[in-house]
Amino acid sequence: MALRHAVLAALLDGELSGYQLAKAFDMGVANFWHALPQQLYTELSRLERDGMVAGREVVQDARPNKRLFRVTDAGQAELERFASAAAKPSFIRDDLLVKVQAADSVSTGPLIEQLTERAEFAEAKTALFEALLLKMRDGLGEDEFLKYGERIGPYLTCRRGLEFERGNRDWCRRTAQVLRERAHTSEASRVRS
Amino acid sequence: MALRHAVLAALLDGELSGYQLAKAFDMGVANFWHALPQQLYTELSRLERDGMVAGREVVQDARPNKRLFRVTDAGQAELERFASAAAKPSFIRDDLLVKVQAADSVSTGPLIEQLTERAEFAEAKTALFEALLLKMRDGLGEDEFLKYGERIGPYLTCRRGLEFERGNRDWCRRTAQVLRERAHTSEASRVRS
DNA sequence: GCGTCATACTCAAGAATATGAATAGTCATT
DNA sequence: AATGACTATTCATATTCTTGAGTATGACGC
Repeated sequence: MALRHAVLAALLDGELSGYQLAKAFDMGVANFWHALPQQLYTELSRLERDGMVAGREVVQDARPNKRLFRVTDAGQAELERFASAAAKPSFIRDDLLVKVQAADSVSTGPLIEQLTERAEFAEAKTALFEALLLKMRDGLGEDEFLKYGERIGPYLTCRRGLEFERGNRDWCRRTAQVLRERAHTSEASRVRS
Repeated sequence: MALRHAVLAALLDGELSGYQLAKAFDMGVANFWHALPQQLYTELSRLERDGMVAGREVVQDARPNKRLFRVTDAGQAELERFASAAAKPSFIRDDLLVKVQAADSVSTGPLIEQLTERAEFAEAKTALFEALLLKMRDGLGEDEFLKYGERIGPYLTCRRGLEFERGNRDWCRRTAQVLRERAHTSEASRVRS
């Protein structure tokens, strides 16, 4: 029962279809909670069954029909309950960190490659988040927006996402650099030191 | 098959029992991969069955006996294979971020409390990681250690952990501050603006 | 007129992860 | 002398997440 609240929180921004929700989750923009489309459709069905979201069919002619969902009062109450309950500690799960942990006993070539790739990915996400923040505050200064804006939840979580991706980018670059330099320095000289 | 590699990577530091491994994972120090003791015991059994780790019984008199595990050649080969394969993108899963996403439509009191608590937790982890880094490089300067040190994997991942927790701490503090300031600014004045 | 991409969604099976409960001895505190 | 905390591990069950496949329509470029 955790994806549930992420979906509810995402739907606060307005009505969304399962498909749109899936895109938002894929971006990682909405909630910094990862989920595949199938999970979201399943969760939306469950939420509707439990009366926490309400869906309405929207007929489209140029595309397949879709169902837009909105949070009901019961859903809102559930969010309130969730927000007041103790939070579980967060955790990262990252293949790349596991690989770097083992860096001393595996070939560093592929590692450097993956770190470089990840750094680029993080850089792209950084740019995306920056643009998103700018768009959300819509001309206002950050301080002003945070004081008087009407919808700051997504803005605040996006700020965390931005810092996280900057951290990722920097760490990946530095780590790749360290591994590259050690590849130059020969094994022999390392042992001698 | 993902916890598997985290366990193998953690065991590179030396022989560990399931219990010790569980503590390392609980700290989040070892791999930045979250797992409960039960999962680790199960995974160790599987790894032993598959010949990737070898366990030996250690008889203790003041305590229950334990089994220490080390990585075998097959385990090492599996790690090598894993490190060369493409990494899945990382993701954070954080209740607190979901709650802040919904900040505009839930009571902010409990949120501020949880953010403050989390900031303190992150601060404590920051201090822990800093001490750990200092201990790992054992007197050497960072650059020197990273060039000539023999075991830099855990050091590099710890650096990421440190930056992550610093980011957490700062974001939690700033976010709590924003919510506190908005609590002062009345709802009425916000709507007027 | 063909392949490919984007929209929009569903179903099933399997792997991974989380939860809850037990066992059992030692040590320190109240 | 009872209570709780730490070491050390196991078993069973439940939930969640991932993987893979499948359906259908229309738009776009070549």
